[in-house]
Amino acid sequence: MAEALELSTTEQKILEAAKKVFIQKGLDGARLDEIANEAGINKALLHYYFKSKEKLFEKIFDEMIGKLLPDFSAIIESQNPIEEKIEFFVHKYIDFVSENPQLPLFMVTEINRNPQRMKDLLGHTQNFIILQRFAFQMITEMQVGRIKSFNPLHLMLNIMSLCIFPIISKPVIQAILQLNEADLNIILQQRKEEVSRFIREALRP
Amino acid sequence: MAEALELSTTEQKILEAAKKVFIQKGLDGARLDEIANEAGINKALLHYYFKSKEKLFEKIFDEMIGKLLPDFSAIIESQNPIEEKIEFFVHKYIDFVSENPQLPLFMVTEINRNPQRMKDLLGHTQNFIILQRFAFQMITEMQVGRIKSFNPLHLMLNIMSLCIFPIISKPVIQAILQLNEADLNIILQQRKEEVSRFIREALRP
DNA sequence: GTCTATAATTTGATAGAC
DNA sequence: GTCTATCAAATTATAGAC
Repeated sequence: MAEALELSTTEQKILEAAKKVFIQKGLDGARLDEIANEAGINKALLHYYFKSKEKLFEKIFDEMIGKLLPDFSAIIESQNPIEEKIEFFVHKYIDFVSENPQLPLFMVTEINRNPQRMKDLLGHTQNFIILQRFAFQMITEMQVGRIKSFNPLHLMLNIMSLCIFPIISKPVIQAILQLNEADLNIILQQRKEEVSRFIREALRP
Repeated sequence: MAEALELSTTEQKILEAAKKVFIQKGLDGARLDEIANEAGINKALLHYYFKSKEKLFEKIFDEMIGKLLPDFSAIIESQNPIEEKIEFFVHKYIDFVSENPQLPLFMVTEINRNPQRMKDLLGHTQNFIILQRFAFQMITEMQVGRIKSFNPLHLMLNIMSLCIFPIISKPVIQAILQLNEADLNIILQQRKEEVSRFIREALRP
């Protein structure tokens, strides 16, 4: 309980270092030496706290997976019209991925490389139910004609795509457009408004 | 010249095997043993044809980068209205990434891990110019009021995002929605129409 | 708990026969 | 060109002192 507040135990330092290195280099690319240095300790201690590289990775992976899945619950409970809910979500989610730009690509890559790892975690949780409730809200608003009708699943995929993909492909965009990182970040911040408006226009009846 | 037609030279077999393994496991995760087995030869031959793992990887990487960048030239030359051009592009590009579902994630991951690799290839090529011409066409159509005004850069990012991201995150979607691969593929094929319509609705004046 | 030293294993690369 | 055998380097994992 109190553990969560003690931020500089050796275990915490290792976890932070491992998070940094794994997210940046992936499971295969990460080196235990680098993690140990980053944590200011030595390799042997990694094995003392976590049995193996694989075990340490799983710890990080499990911790991260919860953070990436958007928290729809807040917007679902509110009584605002669906366009406002979506706009709120877009702002919140783009802010989140902008602050953790490497996280989506890390998760998608590692899940792709080992899908089983995720199935164990997500199977039969409440995520599916929350998504269904959000979809149901959309359908209701479509039926009363407040927004244009779309397949709710695809609409949700569209929203997530618009928020996440440009962050994932930052280095590609940067190379093609030949921009420095600061300028590119400004453009990606503009997306909060641009994406909101794009979706709003698509949904207008 | 005739080389391109000889499909089962050892060199070709190696390249195909390397392509398969690198795209699936990345530079760090790929093993020369696996590539050699896949090609039906042995490790030593890999070094005979390509000096090192790195060199072999670069060969694959350079070959793939060209394929992923969309060929805008065809649509740019045509005289159709912009909505039709975009719709044509969406269909073509979703078809392409559906047939090569692992390619976008591979490229984005590797570029992220080593941005320099791409800069050398893309710097000062014609990609930038073609993109500018496409943007210019959009602006023209916006000015005459045929489509709603958007920032052309963001509009292009939106289109690419909608086409690519759901393919990239297939395993994630599959886990959350608990679908088998066949059903998910059907959904992803539907996107050709769904995405086209979504963009069309957003752009309607 | 933390370290140094070292073992064990993996894996990219090379030597040399055919 | 292709193979077997082997090396050398990198990297994960462990033993044992403090």
